[in-house]
Amino acid sequence: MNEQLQPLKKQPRAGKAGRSGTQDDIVYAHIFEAILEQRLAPGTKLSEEALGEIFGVSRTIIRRALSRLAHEGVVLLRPNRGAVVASPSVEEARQVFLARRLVERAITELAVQHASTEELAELRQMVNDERDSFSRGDRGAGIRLSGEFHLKLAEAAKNAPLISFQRSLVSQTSLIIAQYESGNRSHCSYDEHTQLIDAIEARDSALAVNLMMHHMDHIDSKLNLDEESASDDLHAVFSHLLQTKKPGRSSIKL
Amino acid sequence: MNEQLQPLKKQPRAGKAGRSGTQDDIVYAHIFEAILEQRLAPGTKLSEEALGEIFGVSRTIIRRALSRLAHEGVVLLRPNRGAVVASPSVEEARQVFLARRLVERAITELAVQHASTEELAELRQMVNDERDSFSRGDRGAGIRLSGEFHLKLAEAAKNAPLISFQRSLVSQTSLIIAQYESGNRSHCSYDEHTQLIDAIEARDSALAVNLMMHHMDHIDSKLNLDEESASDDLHAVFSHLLQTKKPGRSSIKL
DNA sequence: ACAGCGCACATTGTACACAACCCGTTGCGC
DNA sequence: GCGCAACGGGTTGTGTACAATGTGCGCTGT
Repeated sequence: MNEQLQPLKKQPRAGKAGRSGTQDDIVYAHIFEAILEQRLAPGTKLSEEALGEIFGVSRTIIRRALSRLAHEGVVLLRPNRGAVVASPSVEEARQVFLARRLVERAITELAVQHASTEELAELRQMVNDERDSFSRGDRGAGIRLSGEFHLKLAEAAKNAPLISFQRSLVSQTSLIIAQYESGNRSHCSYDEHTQLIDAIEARDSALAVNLMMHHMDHIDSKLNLDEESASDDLHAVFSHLLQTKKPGRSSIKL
Repeated sequence: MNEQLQPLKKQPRAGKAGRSGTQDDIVYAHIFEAILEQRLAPGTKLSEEALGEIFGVSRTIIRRALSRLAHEGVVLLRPNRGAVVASPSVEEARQVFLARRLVERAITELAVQHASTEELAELRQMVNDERDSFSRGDRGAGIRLSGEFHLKLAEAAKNAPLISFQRSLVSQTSLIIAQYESGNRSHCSYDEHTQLIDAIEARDSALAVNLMMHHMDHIDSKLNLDEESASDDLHAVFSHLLQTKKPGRSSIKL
């Protein structure tokens, strides 16, 4: 019960997600991965002390990592009440998807203009990895890699603010997929990713944007955002029982 | 030299920027304002200890505030070297403006759909404040209020991710304006803001978007982003001397 | 005199200790 | 029996001490 990774002090990279940054980057990346791969369920409490013990660092580091995660929207930071894995509501999911459509359209157009040959090759490699993960049955890694594909695309668009925003949107999208996906197995279909790369390489902006928009359609057609599937938001679960008054504490009509 | 604000412990709001949050919100807001109103020049070093002494809090709080500011792009956090006020390069400025066009278009369309009567009234009030500031000659406050107008518009669009992104973009835009503005006095012309509100209130999406795009044109037509006015980015200043190789350390050709 | 090295100071990074706060429980009073 | 209030455990918020890193100055040797 008291297990702990090796102190990861100067260890160049720990596991897979190791970046070449300082400790909080490592902690950040690990928690991030764990959430996106659904090893941490939405609503799970993220105790600072427990995490600190697990990673062998002090609460200071954990706190910074949680703060970054909160900025990206995958963690909810409740004052004096601790951090929990975010569980986006249906409405929040819709907002994220709306914003993503917007950003993906722009990124696609820019990528058509600016993507280099090396970047296109990297993108193809990522699609391969993604396909491997899914065929290996590693759903979590698949979701993550699919997200990283879209992030790499944003980098090819060569616009720093958009990259940063896209990182946040992709994170939240992955969380939403993990939470709301209906049983359907073909997730972020990698075929569409491949076609998209082809269109970008051919510098066909109209086609690329079209493909991307259809891709977006497919993604949220796979989600059941209409009926809430076992939400842990009590207000949402029992909303049909509540009187729809505006402010104040809502009360059940018996 | 050792002056210090009163400890601002439970003081409901300190000065003008006081939010109803905990201490770091206050510190954050003060530094934020100081930067946007150009009381802190780009490149200025932000020593943690000095700021802590000024605000009467420990470095912990300052550190969090700086972290937030760094996330929004108005502060640059160099590992082990401290924080400085960001000084966006011309290229960075262009990227911010590109992203903003994108976001403002979307926000305008959404605001046309969702803006409530109260919000429109608030927006009009903000334009009034802005006009007052400029007529009073308070350029800094004018820039800030103009930014807050665009932020309020984002809130009327009712999309959380867009609001957050817009906050970051507006901050950086204000910094860019403060840095690159050519002497021209009519800044974010409030007339255009008023017309924009009228169009939104009339629910005329096409007109509103048109006005917003022209507004964006006016903003960066007031900047001289072509000639770098004494940039302190050495790489930019000496770029014509550098060999344009991709990776590795660039070296001068003598 | 100038280049190179090394030390000392200043500043940031991290850990830890104490204080404040929230929540669940227990006990009392009605 | 029920509601309310005080208490206690546990978790987070903040301040501070120490360690690590970067920077600048002075020293020395050529």
